[in-house]
Amino acid sequence: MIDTFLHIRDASRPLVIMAAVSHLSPVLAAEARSDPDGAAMAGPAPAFSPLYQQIKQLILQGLQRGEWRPGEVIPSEFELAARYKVSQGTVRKAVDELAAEHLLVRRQGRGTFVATHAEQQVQYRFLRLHPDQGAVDGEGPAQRDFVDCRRARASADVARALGLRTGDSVLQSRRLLRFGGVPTILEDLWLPGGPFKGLTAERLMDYHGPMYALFEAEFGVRMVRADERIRAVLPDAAQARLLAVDASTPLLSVERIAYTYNDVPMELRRGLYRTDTHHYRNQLN
Amino acid sequence: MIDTFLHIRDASRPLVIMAAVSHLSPVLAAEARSDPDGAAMAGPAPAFSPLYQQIKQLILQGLQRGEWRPGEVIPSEFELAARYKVSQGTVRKAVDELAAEHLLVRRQGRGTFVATHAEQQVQYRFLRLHPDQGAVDGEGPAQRDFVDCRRARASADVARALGLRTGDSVLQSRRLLRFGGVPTILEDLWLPGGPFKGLTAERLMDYHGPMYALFEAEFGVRMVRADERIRAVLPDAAQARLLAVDASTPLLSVERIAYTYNDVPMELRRGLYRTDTHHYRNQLN
DNA sequence: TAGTGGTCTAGACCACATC
DNA sequence: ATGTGGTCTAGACCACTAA
Repeated sequence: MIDTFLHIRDASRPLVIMAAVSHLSPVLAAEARSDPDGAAMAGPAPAFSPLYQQIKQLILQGLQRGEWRPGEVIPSEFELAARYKVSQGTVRKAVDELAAEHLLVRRQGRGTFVATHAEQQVQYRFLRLHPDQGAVDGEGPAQRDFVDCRRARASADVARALGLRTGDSVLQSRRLLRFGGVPTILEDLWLPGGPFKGLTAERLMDYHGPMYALFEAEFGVRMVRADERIRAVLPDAAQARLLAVDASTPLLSVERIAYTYNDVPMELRRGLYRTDTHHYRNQLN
Repeated sequence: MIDTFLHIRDASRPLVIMAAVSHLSPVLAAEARSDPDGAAMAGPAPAFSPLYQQIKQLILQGLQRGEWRPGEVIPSEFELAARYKVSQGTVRKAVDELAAEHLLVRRQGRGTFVATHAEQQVQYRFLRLHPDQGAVDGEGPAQRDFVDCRRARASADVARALGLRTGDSVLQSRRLLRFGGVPTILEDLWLPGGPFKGLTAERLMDYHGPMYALFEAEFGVRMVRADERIRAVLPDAAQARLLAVDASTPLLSVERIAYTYNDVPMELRRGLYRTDTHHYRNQLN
């Protein structure tokens, strides 16, 4: 009968009121203000946001700061609730959204983990090309050959895509992917020199395994989402030769910009896909 | 001080226990069993599911039965909670998921509505083709010309895509979309004859406005999601002429199967997109 | 003013994983 | 045995909408 009195209004009321007030004047403003470059700078700013959204931002900042690295557990919901002075249910809602965006992964009984590209079953996170027949998912490992890989200066369009200035240092490479021995994807890739300082052409060519896993482990760069623009094109002579197709064979041109936290572009890819034996699959909702 | 005692354990305990038990033996089994063709037939069946998932299925059945039509309000969360004998919070979670899948739309202060293709700002729900330059979203209305429209018999591949048998009746049409006068999309379309009984070629050609809105209003068929397979191809002579391009111009081939509730295919489209002035845009998460 | 969805809290119990 | 996330309930208050 005693724990009944944990429910008395006199005890719980103050918290409720505080939460209600914070709806208009965030109680977390102090901690939130430690954000160096406010992402909310653009526009007149909402000036307020639900508590759970503020918590979400705080967790996001922890991820950006590297407080919890990819693959690690983050504190339990109760710990986070205590840290941010909110209820566990509010933390839950914040974590729910981050999990829906694939930034966190919940595992019942174990905890909540920072999403990672390593230690994952899927080799190519953003690749939407599927074989027309055969295996439901994938078709065994691809064979990967680097055609070219070097440091270079960003051209105007590459610089614009990566948010750099023309002439800034970039790492540039071209590689060919074979599925079952058949050359299927020819891909040009550009990485900004700054965030990937220290990454050499040799390191990239010697590395085997998911490229995004390398980026996470060595440079703390996690790709969060990507935009693709798709066209039908004809290959030039070099492209046709590498893909072993006729110059009159239509190919899928896929330009991808991958972003890390806060919509910062971190990678530009221009792929040419053969679609005689494969197709690009997309789900619309 | 009196309402404090609304919290006493003796009063709330029975309900909590019932909810816990229902986790393993659904209290809603009776009503749920009215489902004629169980969608859970495939596999050994989970045999149980969280309460809110059961509620979600019941609401889904209401949508399929047409108990609430597209554009209408569904009962408030409290009404649904009373009907299904669960708390409002549980109904909320069920509705949350249905809203995330775009089957329902919540509007604060007004209610929860059945999603609809009509009365919407977006003309083409599933179209991912964007102009390279110009307007951020769209470029004014498209001009639509029917090249062909008639009843026909399903070929083997069309039948397979629509879950029919070869030779079954289908409505088949070909139309051309122009943006700013420039022919850009050539689209072949097949609809199953059964669900669209009574739909004539004339009716379809005379109708102006979103096609999916017509399907909802006249046939109660709501498209819920779609799968697309994309390739790069060359047009045949007829296609090239209609799109006013050379026969050596690579084009995007987009095959779309659109589904209604319960993953039942309801439409097959084969589109040819010009990508010299437009591109197919995709967001990856 | 009444009713709706939106947010926040609090606590109970379950399923699962680990020790 | 302990701790984690998952489910469910209950109630308070806010923001918005319409009558």
